[in-house]
Formats: sequence, C-alpha cells, structure tokens
Amino acid sequence: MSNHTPTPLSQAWLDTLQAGGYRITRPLQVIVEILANSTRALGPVNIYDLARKEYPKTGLVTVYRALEKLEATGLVQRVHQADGCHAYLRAANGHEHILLCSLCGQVVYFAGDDLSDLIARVEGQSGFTIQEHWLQFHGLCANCQ
Amino acid sequence: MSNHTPTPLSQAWLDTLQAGGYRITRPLQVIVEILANSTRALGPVNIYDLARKEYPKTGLVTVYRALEKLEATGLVQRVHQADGCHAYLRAANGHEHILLCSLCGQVVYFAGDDLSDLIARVEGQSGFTIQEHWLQFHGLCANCQ
DNA sequence: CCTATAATTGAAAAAGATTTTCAGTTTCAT
DNA sequence: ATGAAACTGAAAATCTTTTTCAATTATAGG
Ligand SMILES: [Mn+2]
Ligand SMILES: [Mn+2]
Ligand SMILES: [Zn+2]
Ligand SMILES: [Zn+2]
Repeated sequence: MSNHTPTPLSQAWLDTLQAGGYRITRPLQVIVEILANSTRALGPVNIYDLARKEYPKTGLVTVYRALEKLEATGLVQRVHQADGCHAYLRAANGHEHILLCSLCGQVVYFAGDDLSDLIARVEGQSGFTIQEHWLQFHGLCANCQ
Repeated sequence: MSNHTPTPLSQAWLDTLQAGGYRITRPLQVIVEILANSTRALGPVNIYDLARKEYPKTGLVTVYRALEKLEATGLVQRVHQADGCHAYLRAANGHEHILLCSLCGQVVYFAGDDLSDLIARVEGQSGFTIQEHWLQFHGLCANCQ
C-alpha cells in the first residue's frame, strides 16, 4: 500500500475539508485524489472501483459519505446528464459552466457567458425574480469527432 | 367514476399517443390529464397520488409505464433540480427553456436565448463540437417573493 | 355488433441504489 | 500519551424502479 504524494489540488481539498472540521482518513484521501484529478464525471460505484485499487478496504458507504462531505463543502458538484444524474465532478470555480463530451464523458469548464439581458427580459415577462442559472453544453471532444 | 372532458391539450396528447400505436386506457387518460395541465414538475409518486383520486385502481407501475411512453413520444421531459431529477413536465415546444420557482415549483417556459456567439467561442477554445445546450433559470415567482 | 390479437393492467416479486445501524477503529486537540 | 468525537466497513433496512405473470381491455377487421 504505497503512499503517493497528493497533487496540489487534492491537497487543497484536504485542507479545506480539515478546516471544515472533517478528519482526514486514508479512504477520504484516496477518494479526493480520484475526484480532484478526474477529467470526467464519476458515479459512486465508479469511484468505489478506483478507490479500491489504491486502498482495497474502501467501502461503498464511505464513498457515499465522502461525496456528501465534498458536496456540502462545495468542492464537488453533481452532474446532470441525459442518462442519469448521479455522477460527480470538481465544482465550478466562480462563474464557470461545463461542456461535456457525449461520447467519452470528457469535461471542459468555460466562463464568459453573459445572460443578463436575457434574464432581465424573462424577469419582465414572467414576473419572477431570477436567482440562479444553469447552463450546460454537450458535444463531441476533439478526440471523439 | 366521473368521466371529465379532456382539456384540448390532453386530447392532443392522447391523439399523438394513439398515432404512435399506443392504446388509450383509462389510467393513461388520467395521467395525461394530470401532466398536460400541471404548472409544476411532478414525480412518479406525485402523479400516482393524483391519479388515484380520479381512478383509484391506478397502479404505480402504470405511472412509470405511462411516463416511458410520454417521454418516448416527446410529450414530457424529465426536469433536473437540485433536490433530484425524477420529476416530469410538459416538453418544450421548439426552442424553449424553463424557469422554475424554487419555492412553489411553478414553471414558466421562455424562448429567445441566443447563445451562438458563446458557443462559437467555446468551440474554438475547447476543440469540441457543441451539439446541444441546456439552460435553466431558477428564482421566485410573483407569488413567492 | 362479434372476434381475434396484441397491448395494457395491477399485484407481487426481483433488482438496484442509497441510507441507517452498530461495534470497532482512528484522528486529532489537549 | 489520552480521550472525546469522528470515521470506518459490514450488514440490515429502506426506497425506488423494473420485471414477471395471469387477467383484462382496446381496437382492427369481419
Ligand atoms: Mn453563467
Ligand atoms: Mn436555447
Ligand atoms: Zn470525447
Ligand atoms: Zn413560487
């Protein structure tokens, strides 16, 4: 059971988790390492399988519990997809959205959308106050087209 | 067991379903009536409870099966929400998106978004070909604010 | 209107996913 | 080093969705 050095990102996540009052255990380290460095969304069983390669004792329950902590801390987000919404991904940094490859699942983050005019127009027409917007692009990555 | 007249929209849905080769049964009529006229997204159990008021024999399985048919026929869509993605709503007509009230669940459809510049920019930066976009607004309806 | 056929139904069982319980172990502030 | 609180994995419980199956029903054709 080798003890790999954490990547800078996963170390930052662990620090945030610790600052949030959570304890840093081996299975949590492994799960964080997996999620912080993934370029595609992963489901619980997905993460479970990967985690067991590094730390075979890992239980599926622990994966669920880690996802709960990571989501509560704002480090990961649930990803909505046509075939299900039970996969997780690094949360957006500031005002970012995601673009997903429909074939291989690869994820790219982008920023720079400006929906303020549209939002103002829709608020006027509907009488709603808009608090939040979800935007997601789907397509084929350079490799898959 | 009163036999209410179907609303124009639910009659149109039933015609579409029949044209698609499905048979029009009482529980299906009731479920269509509920979904075609709902102003908020409804989950299977939600629909089940409402359907049983009109046709008490309705089984939950039949609700699942009806949703399958309605989704396959393009009459309803699954709605993605922060607290789960198992509720259904009238599908968009053409290029529409939805705006949801985070308090009461009320839904409004809107059109008129133009994301082509953003899409072109993100395609250039990422090397992806973007095929589809999801956009959803969340806020408070006139009643809830 | 009758009939035959295929679709549909509801109950029950099965399968799948997630959560809870619990006793033992580990982290981490003192 | 110590102890309180958090965390762990296994097993059980719970919840959701799908499958199976025998009976019923819709609808096309005569
Ligand atoms: Mn945005
Ligand atoms: Mn659009
Ligand atoms: Zn790809
Ligand atoms: Zn409202």
